[in-house]
Amino acid sequence: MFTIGQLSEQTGVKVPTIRYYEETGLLPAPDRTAGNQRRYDAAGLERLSFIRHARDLGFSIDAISGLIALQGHPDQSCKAANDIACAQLADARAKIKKLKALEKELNRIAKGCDGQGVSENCYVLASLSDHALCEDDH
Amino acid sequence: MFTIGQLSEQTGVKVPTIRYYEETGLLPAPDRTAGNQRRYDAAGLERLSFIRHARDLGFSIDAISGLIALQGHPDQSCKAANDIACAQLADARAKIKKLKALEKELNRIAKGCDGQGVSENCYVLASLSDHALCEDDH
DNA sequence: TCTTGAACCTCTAGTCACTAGAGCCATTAC
DNA sequence: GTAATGGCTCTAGTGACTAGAGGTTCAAGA
Repeated sequence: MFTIGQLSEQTGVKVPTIRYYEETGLLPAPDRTAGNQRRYDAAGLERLSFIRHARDLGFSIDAISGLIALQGHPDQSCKAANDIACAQLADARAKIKKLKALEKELNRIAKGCDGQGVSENCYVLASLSDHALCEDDH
Repeated sequence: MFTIGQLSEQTGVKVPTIRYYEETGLLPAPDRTAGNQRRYDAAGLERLSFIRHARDLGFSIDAISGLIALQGHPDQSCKAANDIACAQLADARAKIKKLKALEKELNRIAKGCDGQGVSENCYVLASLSDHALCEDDH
């Protein structure tokens, strides 16, 4: 049995966050001691590790709830779980695409970020004032 | 003079968001009609366009406040504005890096996202349960 | 001039995924 | 027994908006 602090240490999820997950129903409420403190077992640890991992991969709490619900239904879970993961992948790709466009734009606007000298004329404020100076749409 | 709706249409910023920007001090409070409705001039339009553009590039409200404060001080503004933009660039690059790692991981976990058939064994839930199956740290 | 309907106003509360703090209680080691 | 550490609940705050209620103003047509 683990205390909430031990669970936190093992999973890397902060203590208030664990309580928050319980409050939202993502993590089942564990047993309590006579003194009302939470005590977790291996199943709790596994569940939290799952959540942690999925959050790291950018899944929303909602999506994780969906995945957890699927774990009890091995018959239909594969396709549904895959759909959720695919949606997540598409989301990540869209974000990368957008960020790359922004990186390009910022790289053009900001000078001297890589240790070179700063240019004489101040381009940053002018660029931000006038969208027409941009190379890409965004 | 523009109504808040016209300003919204011209800049692409939603009406409640414009009011929110005013509330937080990012956008100066404009004149009002006798009936208490906001009326904006060209300066207001320009300021909001600046904000919109900077938000599009991922600048935080705080950073934008900083940039706006600099616009009145052409002497020292260039270096400071550049610093803010460089920080933003570094931030964008860090996000891209992280997202690419996630993309790789998701691509490995999720199968058949690109229209191919779904694999027989359900890998998604297993992968999310067991971090040890991951190729990269994250 | 009157009426209608769209657009405007303020205010409160909700979103997401936590995070911070106050004030109190339980456990554990010495 | 006592002190340190860690746990408990509850409320409120974060950022950048978004939604909704309930009321007012404006501009155009009859």
